Amino acid sequence: MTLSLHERIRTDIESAILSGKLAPEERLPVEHELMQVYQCSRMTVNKALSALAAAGLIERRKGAGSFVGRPHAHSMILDVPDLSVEVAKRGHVYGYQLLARKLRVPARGNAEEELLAGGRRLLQLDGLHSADGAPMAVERRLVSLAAVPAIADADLEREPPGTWLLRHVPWTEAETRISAVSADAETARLLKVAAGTACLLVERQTWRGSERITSVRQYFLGTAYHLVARFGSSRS
Amino acid sequence: MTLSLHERIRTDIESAILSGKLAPEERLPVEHELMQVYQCSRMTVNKALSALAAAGLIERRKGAGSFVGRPHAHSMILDVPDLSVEVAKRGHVYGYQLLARKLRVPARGNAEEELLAGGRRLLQLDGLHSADGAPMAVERRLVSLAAVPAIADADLEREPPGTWLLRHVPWTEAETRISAVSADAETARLLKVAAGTACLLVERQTWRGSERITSVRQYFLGTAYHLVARFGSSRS
DNA sequence: CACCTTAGAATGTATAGACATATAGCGCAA
DNA sequence: TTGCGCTATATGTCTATACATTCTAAGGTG
Repeated sequence: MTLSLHERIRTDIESAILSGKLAPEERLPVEHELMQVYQCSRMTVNKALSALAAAGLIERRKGAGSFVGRPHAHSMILDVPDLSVEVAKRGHVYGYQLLARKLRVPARGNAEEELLAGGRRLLQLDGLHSADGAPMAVERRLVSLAAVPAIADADLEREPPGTWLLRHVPWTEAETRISAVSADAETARLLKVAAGTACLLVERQTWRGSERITSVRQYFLGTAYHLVARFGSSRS
Repeated sequence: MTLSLHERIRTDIESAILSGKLAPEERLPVEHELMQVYQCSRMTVNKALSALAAAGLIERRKGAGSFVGRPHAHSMILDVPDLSVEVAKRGHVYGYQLLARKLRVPARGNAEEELLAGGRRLLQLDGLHSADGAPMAVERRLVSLAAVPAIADADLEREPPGTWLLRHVPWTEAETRISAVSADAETARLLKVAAGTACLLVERQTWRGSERITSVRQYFLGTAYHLVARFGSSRS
């Protein structure tokens, strides 16, 4: 595979940074020097450096120069698969069961719920994900009726609300917190395991612009589920 | 904030996709049409579309056109901070203690260890990360001496091997598995918690090209640590 | 010596054109 | 009708240039 020139410049600098030959905060050669080195036009050098900046590897300051980024705060790509797809891919039969559906006002003093509600009501949806009939994850979701009025009429008995939302509601931003907790009595009962069993807790909030759409807490059986994140060129 | 022209083109198309106005697999206007619409040169349009392609929002095929990407195979950006930096940022004092250092051959029949060793020996490094003296994570790391001979002479008593590796060894690819487990007796003892306490298990493997460099298993106290992943424009 | 002005340096954005290369569809021939 | 080759199309890469914007440092002034 012959790399194009701007790709070659990009990877040269990239490996110099990753190998430590270029230390964090260190200044890179300026564009005109790289033009000399690679015998090319400034736009080509610029394309390579802009790509590195977009990837967060370097920081460019107008008038000042280009600098290697802060300590390798290497960010990776986290795949967040749709549960039903993921389960099917492993050859199991996916199931979803809606446990509770409540239309309610935000809890008093719960700032997060009040922000999500935006002065109106919330739809609370509790459900259970399973693979081949075995419980796999408990999910507690809150949806803002202010942002998604249509969900009040949606049929959520068979389709998980996450899938319904993905298909019907555009969103622009999301944040996921991943941690580990011991299952409380209620969660353990639903997952049919002993209380205190380790669960992977995934908490996600979703926005469209500055408007909050939904927040969800998912408790995964630690032994049945894991997340994978990648860095690098090997893309599936 | 006045956007530059290529940024405006980029965000226009981005929001058309996110809002569903442009459906997945749908074909985008070709570059010459966008030149007409925005009254600009092809390079400007190209810059906008290339950025969208790099972000995975669209797919471009030479000779065929540009197409909206597959259904959001929702990938998010996972921040993988250096532990010492993360702890310091929260105002605690970070500590690292090397518990064991063994030079050994890969376990017979353990394919992963044999791949990592590459016919030579492995360096096993067990350590404990702490914040303000309180145990926070146990780490078991294997380093390939074939890939990183220099680590045999490194002083790893005070500096975590992860930090040392980041500073001295170039790597190009990494994969992280995140799951939840109950602490076994040994891990619980080191973390000074009851056996069975929920821990966040982070397993990471690192490559340079096709050569394996290191693999590590970190058991984090569930209550003391979490990971955050983001999708969207809000960049820190 | 402290402060301000200014010139140069470096990146940001954009243009117009050129050639390369992969794709898809059309028309022709078997 | 089927299959093949050609061509128009669309993106990929690169050049050379121009002007805008922002930062740094040098030098002059009080």
